Amino acid sequence: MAAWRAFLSTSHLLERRIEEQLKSAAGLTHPQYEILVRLSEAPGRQMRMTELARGVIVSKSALTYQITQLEKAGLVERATCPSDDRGVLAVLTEAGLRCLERVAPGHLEVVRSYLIDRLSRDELRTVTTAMQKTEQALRSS
Amino acid sequence: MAAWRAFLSTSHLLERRIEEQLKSAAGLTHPQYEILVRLSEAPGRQMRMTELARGVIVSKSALTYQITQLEKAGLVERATCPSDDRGVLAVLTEAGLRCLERVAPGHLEVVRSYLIDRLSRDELRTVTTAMQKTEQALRSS
DNA sequence: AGCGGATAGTTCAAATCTGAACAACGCGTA
DNA sequence: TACGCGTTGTTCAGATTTGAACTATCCGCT
Repeated sequence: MAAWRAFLSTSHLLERRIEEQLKSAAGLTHPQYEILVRLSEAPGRQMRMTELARGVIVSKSALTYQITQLEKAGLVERATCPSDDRGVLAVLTEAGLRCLERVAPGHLEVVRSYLIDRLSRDELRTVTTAMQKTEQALRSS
Repeated sequence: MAAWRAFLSTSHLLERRIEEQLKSAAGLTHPQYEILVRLSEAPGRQMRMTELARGVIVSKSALTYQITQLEKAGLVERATCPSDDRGVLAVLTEAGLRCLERVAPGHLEVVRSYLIDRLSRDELRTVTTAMQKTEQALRSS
């Protein structure tokens, strides 16, 4: 249970730090940043809403809301899906890409300085596989 | 970065599971459950608001709100702090304690089945110390 | 005693999240 | 082709969170 306690506290504390850093650096929330990252890595810099929601792990309605916000900010656009008339594609704009490239270094710096750099190579490897295992278990059910 | 990605996903997925389990089992949210746990472990089953907020890692205003909710449910009571007239003590009631004892097993089962039991003894040990290190780093700044 | 800067909790407005309800579309089968 | 069911994304109401502003209190120093 000590593992769980520490895990829980760490995730909440880190979330706070990240939120604070992103907000002050770019006026972005953490979910918004994650959306930009996912889109930037997707082929064509675009993704279906549902797939994106699964990726960042928020409800469909939360994603609808956030995409609308990002659209207002000009970082993302909606496009109709050619293969499925029900579908909506979230597309990263040029401005969105530039925004991400501008913000990413500061964000990664926070993650590294608090999480990554504190751990030895062995610890990091073990933690990674452990987290991947539990993620897998949680996703498949 | 793989570590971070997996860590982030795991924490969000687990959070969802836990929220769902607690809500259906007792109508509690995860923050509310954590509040009950902290109080149950505190001497006199009571804690100052600020200390409690630091423990569960939420803002003071969020704690004020949640304590009010728990008070309505009869699980917690507010008491004036004898040593500091500004202070407020959150006190776990008998009903709160019984509620916690009723809900805890189901909650722990979720945490165990997804997080703890998937890891070897060595992995668990490493993850624990790693999380404790990062928690420490995050708290002291 | 009395001032002045910290601290404790609460209140408030704004933002965000979730689940349920809904409308529109896709797809297999008769 | 038409029915039925699953999927997609949005809308909506309600709950929760946060930070800022505020009130009340404490404490060290003069």
